[in-house]
Amino acid sequence: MLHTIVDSFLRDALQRINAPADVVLAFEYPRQEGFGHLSTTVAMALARSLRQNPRAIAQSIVDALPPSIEGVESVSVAGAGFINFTFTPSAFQSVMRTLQSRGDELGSSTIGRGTSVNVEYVSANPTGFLHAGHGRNCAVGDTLANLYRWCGYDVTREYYFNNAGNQMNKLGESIMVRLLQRLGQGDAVFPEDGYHGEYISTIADQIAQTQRDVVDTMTRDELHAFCRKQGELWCFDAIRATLKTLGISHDVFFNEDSLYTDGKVEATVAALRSLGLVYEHEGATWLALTKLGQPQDKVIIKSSGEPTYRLPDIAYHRDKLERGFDVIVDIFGADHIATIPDVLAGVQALGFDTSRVRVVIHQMVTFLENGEIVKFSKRSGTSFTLDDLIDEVGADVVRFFFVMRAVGTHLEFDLALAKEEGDRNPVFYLQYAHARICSILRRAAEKGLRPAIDTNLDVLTHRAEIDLILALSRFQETVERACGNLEPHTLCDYLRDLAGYYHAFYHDCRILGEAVEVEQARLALADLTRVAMKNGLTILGVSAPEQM
RNA sequence: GCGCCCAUAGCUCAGCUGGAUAGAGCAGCAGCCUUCUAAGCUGCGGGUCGCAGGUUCGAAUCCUGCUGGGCGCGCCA
Repeated sequence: MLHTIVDSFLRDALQRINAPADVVLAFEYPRQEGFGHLSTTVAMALARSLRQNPRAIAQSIVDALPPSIEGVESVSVAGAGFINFTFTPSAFQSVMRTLQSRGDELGSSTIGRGTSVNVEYVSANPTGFLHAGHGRNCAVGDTLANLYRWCGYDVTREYYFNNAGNQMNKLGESIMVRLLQRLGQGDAVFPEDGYHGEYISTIADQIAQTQRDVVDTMTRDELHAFCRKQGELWCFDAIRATLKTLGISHDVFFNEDSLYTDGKVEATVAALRSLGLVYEHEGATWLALTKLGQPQDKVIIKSSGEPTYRLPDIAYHRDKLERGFDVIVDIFGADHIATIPDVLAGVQALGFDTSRVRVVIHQMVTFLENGEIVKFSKRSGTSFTLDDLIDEVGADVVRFFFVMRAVGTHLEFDLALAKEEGDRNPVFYLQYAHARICSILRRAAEKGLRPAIDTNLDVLTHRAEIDLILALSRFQETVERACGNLEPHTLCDYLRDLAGYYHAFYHDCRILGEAVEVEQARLALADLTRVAMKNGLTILGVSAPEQM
């Protein structure tokens, strides 16, 4: 945004000093005070190819610039060869004018226009409740999907599940045994590694109460299938309800089973076989991954005839690519890390460009309650569900805490901090900034004042005003970068900074009761900040309260 | 044994794809409300960027090797 003021002048200057045409004109925002508002490292980047001292190059670039550029207060060479620009207040005022013209779309981008993307996340099988640890996948996936949408991509949110596997059979069996016990037919033995949660009995009770007569006519096999189906429906209802609380809803629920009924699994095996990548060994069917540069071959169809997860996963990715998505994003926990290379190798062997597939692997989560690690496990009675977590800390905090750290690092979720409704909690810091702005706007409205986009901005010259406008000007590029790099946490950091600049502005620059021009201009700036905060929080799936 | 991830202030973490004196928040200390929300602002202290080499004008960032922690390595998903 700011760089557009000097961009073309710099390019001309580079041409004048005979710099290679392909040099990247990179900008950065100096953190340190005294280094201006914007700087470029292009002189350092040229040092090698020009075989010159970077400082000397920087000076010759500066010398090749026009003596004065509109909006630029000063240009200087500093450090190892930085070229630093300081802009005039009027440059910031015109930046603000541009930002205002974006209206409610502030922060959105068109870089993804015409590109379709499929984001697959959550994807837990319907065998029970989502547990607290699932929260990271939910929040990261949904925030990324939001980021893609804000960048103009055509986004499909997809949930991949399997209602026909081993685990589902155990779920059905667990429910069936509980049901038979209810009905006084207690001869059935509860499966060794069955599901022990209370919900199993709940589902069984429900069946006993409402479907008793149907159940009585069934064979054991029929009953098992019936219980499995009832369990699936019940669990999916529970999962959907949890997701809804977090503001998450998927466009497509893709059933792995459909890959079999549509013949897509078989077709995938055939295609791999025709490439000479499939062979039989000890009754099983193997995929020759070593021919694809992988460390070892893997079984894709067990000697029992059942495929392993690898095969449908390859068929699934092939299907997604064939559905025409330009970009496929998979959100996985670190425990799935080993499967990805196999799937990608298989898909690539089938002739697809795997650079279209982008995999986000997030590390595991540890929950801390006053310094102690909270243990939870899925099948024992001590399970800590995502619903429990939401009940304890609220949906906003859940969404924010799960995305506020880089996905590649282990996440420590401090429950005590999350529960605090005070200044230690980063979520409230952001929401408070938004609520504070809304409060001023309400007061202004009582006086008949409204933020206007055509108001005179000349009076905005205070340091705190300039800093705030500069921060606002970085909103869109922050969204683009968070999306492009698949790093949603950078948006959290940005909003923290933005809120900080607003609070400083609020502290230093009184709005209501000042001279009319000042009042109007500052009100417009506050309102612009409100839109940015609101949009940023919306992308994160966090509410932006107007009052706190 | 092998693969991937991580290691930065007392604690939790950023660090914009290699740049300036490595930054926030929290915790600690000291200030700021007769005026728009003090859930806020300002200031201070706090560092061998795990260790050892290498690459170059320049490394927390890239390469190699260690150390320590996490997740995986199945005819489970």
